[in-house]
Amino acid sequence: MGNMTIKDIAKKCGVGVSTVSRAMNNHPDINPETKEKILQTIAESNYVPNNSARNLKRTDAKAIAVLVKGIGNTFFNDLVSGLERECQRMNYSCILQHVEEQEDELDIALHITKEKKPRGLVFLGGSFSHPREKMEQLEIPYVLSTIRAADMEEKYAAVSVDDFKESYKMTEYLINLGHERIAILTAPKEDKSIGKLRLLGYRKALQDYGIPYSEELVSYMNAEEDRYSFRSGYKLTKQLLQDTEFTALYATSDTMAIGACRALKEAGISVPAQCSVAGFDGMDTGEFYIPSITTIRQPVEKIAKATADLLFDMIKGKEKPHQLVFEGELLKRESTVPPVKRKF
Amino acid sequence: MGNMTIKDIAKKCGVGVSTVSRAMNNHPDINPETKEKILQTIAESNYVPNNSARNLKRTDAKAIAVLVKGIGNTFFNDLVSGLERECQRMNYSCILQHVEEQEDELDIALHITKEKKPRGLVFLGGSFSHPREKMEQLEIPYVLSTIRAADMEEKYAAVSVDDFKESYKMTEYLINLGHERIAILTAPKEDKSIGKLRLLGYRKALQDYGIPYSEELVSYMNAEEDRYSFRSGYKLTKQLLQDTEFTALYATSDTMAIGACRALKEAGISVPAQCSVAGFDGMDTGEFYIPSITTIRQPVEKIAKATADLLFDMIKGKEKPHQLVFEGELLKRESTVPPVKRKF
DNA sequence: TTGTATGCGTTATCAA
DNA sequence: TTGATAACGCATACAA
Repeated sequence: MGNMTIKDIAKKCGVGVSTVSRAMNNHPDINPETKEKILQTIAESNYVPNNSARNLKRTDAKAIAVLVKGIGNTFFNDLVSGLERECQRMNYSCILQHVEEQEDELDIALHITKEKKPRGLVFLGGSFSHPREKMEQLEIPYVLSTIRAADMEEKYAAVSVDDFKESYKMTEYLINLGHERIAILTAPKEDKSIGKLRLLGYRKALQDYGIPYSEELVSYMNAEEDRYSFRSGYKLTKQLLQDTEFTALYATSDTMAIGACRALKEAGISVPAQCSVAGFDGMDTGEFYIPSITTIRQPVEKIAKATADLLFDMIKGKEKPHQLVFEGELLKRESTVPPVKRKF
Repeated sequence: MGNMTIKDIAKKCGVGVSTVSRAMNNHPDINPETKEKILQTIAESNYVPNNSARNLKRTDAKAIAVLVKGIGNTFFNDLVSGLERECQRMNYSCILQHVEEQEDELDIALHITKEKKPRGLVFLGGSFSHPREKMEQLEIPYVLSTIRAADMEEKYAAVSVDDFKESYKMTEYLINLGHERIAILTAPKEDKSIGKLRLLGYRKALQDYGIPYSEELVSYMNAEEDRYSFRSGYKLTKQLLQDTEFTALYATSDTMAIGACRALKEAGISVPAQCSVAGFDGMDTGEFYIPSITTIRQPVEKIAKATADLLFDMIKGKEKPHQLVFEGELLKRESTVPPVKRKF
């Protein structure tokens, strides 16, 4: 039987449709026996309630939407998987929507909110610098995951590591290894999000250790291109090598670090012997790479779970928006060693 | 204004709701001027039609569902992105659903079909060996993407490379380099899908070139684990190294190839000097890896687009299910060289 | 070319 | 504890 409806079930059980609805939705005011019988019948009939009808009636959909900006960074894939799993656990649908680099994630969010009526939103990636008034048009709960704007409104819900601190940690580690000329691959100049924070962490560490900050060691991604990708890491390093010298290179993502390694290799520079390379994120690929990539591991599973939990709690009204910060872990691996002293 | 409906627009324009509906849905029987005016008003009011109501009325949702089995293989991510993009182009929603290794993708498909009423389905990954009768319960069009069962029903729609042929190509290439002891990392023994086909291609090539097939060179993935992942490549190679010797290793995915490289490295075997390594898929990560990984490039974008096109055509009734085969490309890269003659 | 009225499958309100 | 019935927002058959 192709298209059973709630009516068919009702008829089959000799009850009214509202009783069937109650049975399905765990309403309290129903006779346990009736309920049992109805659920039984439903199971046997392999009837599945029509989602659209439910959502129409409910005026919202039992779903959350996840907006992902930037696909070159495979880091998000793990997060998305985690979020999707949490949704399944909560019996929510997960609407996935990619946002192109040049698109405005907030516009898309606004649109999807009206169209699909999800109960909540997760923003992944992108630099999040929207005017407050525009953000307020978003009338449903949302969580920024692994995003944190430099000047972020405190009232936004967000889950992430402390990018400034973690980046400081990494830079400090490189400095303590003895590096002084540390190049960095970072987000476009305009970035106000994690890219900026990581750059600031880098600068602060240099400053604290009395190492002059030099613009020529900073390579900014191209705003139009896919950010944090293998290719951008490769290209930025190529450019860098033409202009300057350094004993360590800090790429602000693992994928970029691997791209960087190839550029170094093509320039005849061996990693880590002649140049140390560090990444950020802690992805599998960096663990298996040779040399394995020193990195800051973000606790992806925890972040995914916390993001989902926070969002669901906000949807239930059990929580107000607030910010959760997880500790990153500095993974010292093969790609970083003390510098060979060279003269410049 | 938070919740505009079609009525509000109708009122605003001084027309009936059906006229508004016609304007939105490109119906022919409408005065171009009226239509223009209505669309104008809609744009100004930032009204977005309620999807659930539409879908309810239509009895199906303007959506396709994509079922992805196996998340360790990042190859699928690119495919999913491509599919999602095509959906956006066609103004379809894309429902993404991950399927765990031990779950039955067909059961999930059957369920989602009833619940969300998508107009079509895409299956990614998984070995597809379901009884014909059960498949026939699926009453909407579906396409198997980058899957092909060894004994697949001809009437299934499928888009992929010819895994047998491509695998043959790769093995032949390794043989022509001079390798005779070629280990292979392959799907679990029970697999009846691309894993089996790739293994068969390998066997056939060996046979054609008079090289004896040896079970000890075949390392089967664990059925419970995440397939085609870095980790499985790593583990399988570790095991292999304990049991036997070989001059080339053919991993049936790029991710596994990279995992294998690490296991070889830990065993003190350098790639490619002492052991060649080849992959399959043609992912970015293999291009940037050092040494870059020889592989069979699957034309992901083309496959994604063809999958979507075929599915949409089937939905429109313009096409019957059929199978599309794309040519893979053997990318000869740094990870494979002629063998150093050793004695065994 | 247009408007009115009906129904899609649910959930929620109300009266029984 | 139940059942009839009215929405939910839209698309469409039918009448105008």
